Amino acid sequence: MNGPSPSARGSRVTISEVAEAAGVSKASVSRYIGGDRQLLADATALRIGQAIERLDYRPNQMARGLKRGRTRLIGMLVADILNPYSVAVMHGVETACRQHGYSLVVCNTDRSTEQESQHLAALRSYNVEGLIVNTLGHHAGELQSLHDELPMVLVDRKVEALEADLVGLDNRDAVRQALDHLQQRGYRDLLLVSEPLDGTSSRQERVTAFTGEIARRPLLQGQVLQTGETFREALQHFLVAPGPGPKALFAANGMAALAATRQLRELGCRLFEEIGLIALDDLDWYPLVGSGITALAQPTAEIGTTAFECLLERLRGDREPARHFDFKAQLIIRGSTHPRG
Amino acid sequence: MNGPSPSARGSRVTISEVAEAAGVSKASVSRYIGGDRQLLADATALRIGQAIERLDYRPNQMARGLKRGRTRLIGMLVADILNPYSVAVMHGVETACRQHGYSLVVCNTDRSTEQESQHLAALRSYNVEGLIVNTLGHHAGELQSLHDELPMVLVDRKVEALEADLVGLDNRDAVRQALDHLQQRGYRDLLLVSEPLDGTSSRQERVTAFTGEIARRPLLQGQVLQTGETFREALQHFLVAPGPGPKALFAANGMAALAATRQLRELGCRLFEEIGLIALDDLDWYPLVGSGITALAQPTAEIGTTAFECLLERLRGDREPARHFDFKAQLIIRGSTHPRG
DNA sequence: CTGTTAGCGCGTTCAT
DNA sequence: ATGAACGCGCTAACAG
Repeated sequence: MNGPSPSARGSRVTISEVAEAAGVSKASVSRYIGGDRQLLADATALRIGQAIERLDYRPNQMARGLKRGRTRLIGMLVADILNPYSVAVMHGVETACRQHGYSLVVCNTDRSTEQESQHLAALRSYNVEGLIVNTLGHHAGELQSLHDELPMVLVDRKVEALEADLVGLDNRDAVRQALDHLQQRGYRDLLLVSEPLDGTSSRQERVTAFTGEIARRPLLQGQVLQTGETFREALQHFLVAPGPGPKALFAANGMAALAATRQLRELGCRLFEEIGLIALDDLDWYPLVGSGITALAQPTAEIGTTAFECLLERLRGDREPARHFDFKAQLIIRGSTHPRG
Repeated sequence: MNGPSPSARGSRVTISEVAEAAGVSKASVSRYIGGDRQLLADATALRIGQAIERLDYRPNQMARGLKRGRTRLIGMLVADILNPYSVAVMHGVETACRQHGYSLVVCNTDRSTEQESQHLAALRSYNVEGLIVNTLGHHAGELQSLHDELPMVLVDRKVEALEADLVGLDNRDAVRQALDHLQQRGYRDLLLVSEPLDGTSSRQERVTAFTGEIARRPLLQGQVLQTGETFREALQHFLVAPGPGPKALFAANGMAALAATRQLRELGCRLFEEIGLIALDDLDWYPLVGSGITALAQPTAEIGTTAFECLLERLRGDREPARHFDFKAQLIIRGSTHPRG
């Protein structure tokens, strides 16, 4: 049946045992697993291969990394793993990682500054080869010092004073698409709903683009609201206040869409007859709410893949100045922005 | 020749440099960072501490792991990272990990047998100390051989012929709660909607418990449907067929709830006036759909935490026979099961 | 209390 | 084409 019952608890097969079993030196085995198989005589290569098979030998990545400086490990710092956007991007990253032989260490900071710091220390201690960061980056100092040691790419959020590659959404374009659509559908009185403006660059960019566009469009009137304590009453105020025409909400991301829809329901609105809604991100439940929520989908898988590939190029020696990848959002029309006016 | 200019690209501060800077031997520094600080003279400890601070030294976990056999790394195998349940559990696991100084390597198999195998190999090569598995486990062999080497705990799903700790839901109890509630609310004609029965133990258990309970309750009639190709028309058939009384759907998990609700909408049902719905898992959008979806919430955070702590005990030498942790679901009543009949 | 020595598992010169 | 020897960064055993 099985060969020499391999790997008792704790003791795993090492390169030396393989070498001995194959009657060669460790160096030859090392060459075999390192891809220099062409430098070996066919006969020896064969014997090594068989020995590896028989002993079920698996090279110890830690030891390899120690010597070569390559751990094949990528770290990812996520601000909020319960945010579907983050998970979707992470999914893309993970897939790309695996396809290239890398593994992913995911660290969730839960929006906590302290945890971010703790995780950064851990990632560094594990010699991750590169870092994908989707965080507020309140530890600009630590991040910067880490960026001196290894490649880093930011996802969705810039980090102040950190000159790194960035993969995210073309927020300006997304906001324009949203306003174009709302305007064309006859909405006139708009409310942008955002999560708290805590410095997250993408949130800020969306708000800035929104107010900028509103100022540029005489037909439209717009204001900005943040979710949180006072959100409910501010929203109610918006709903009853007189305005230039039909009202609509613009949720700046999936979490805001959730909060906004919840409040609308609790305030007794019929979704979405009295008020329109368009939301950034496209979550799987959007079609199910009321007449369906119109969305601006982010290409999350592509964002994740791009982030990893960007990192990969840096790992391969690319020293160009920091690049930005701005993906376009895709409008998906549902019932929440039915024609008005 | 040059002073230890800290951390140039690629070269990190090592224990030797610290030792030299502090004027002591590597061993002393090792003792310092290893927690044997009490064995050091106050004076030397102080100097070492200062040198570490000044050079910004971080011990290399890979090297430590290589020597001590402890990597402080936990691996987690997830079947579908886009499933909110998995992410929620993972969140719990990650939190527990961090609190105990471990880091988490997450591997998503995307329900692919091949990827599962690939990831297992990777995890092993990184010397993870333990494994948390939430997969179909079609590679029972590889899993078994890995389990011989390191502790392992299953989450939500059993793996055939694998004697390991299991943390999950009391499916029998959950189904009973659901049927009690539906029955009490006047529903009589029930349809369990499950993702395809591909061997996932929790799915099978819910189905078995359902049919068992139905057989035991003369008032109720029930059948089982799997999502997929034929789901839509089978559902329609159920909706129009004559039955013993008011009809209700029982979604066996969040994904099934999504599929079921979607189809109900597309079939033109008014949610949830003509038909009731109760769903296992409690997703954040349940309150927003129709009159709100009644849920049986799983304590996902607790499940994740328990899984890790279970692993931790094994790591600390616990050799007891495999244990099972069955958590109870919690009923959260919303509009989708308003009183009928 | 502290330094010296000897590896952990592996990759990489050098030789041959 | 292959092997011997050394070292990666660190801990552990044994001196002193």
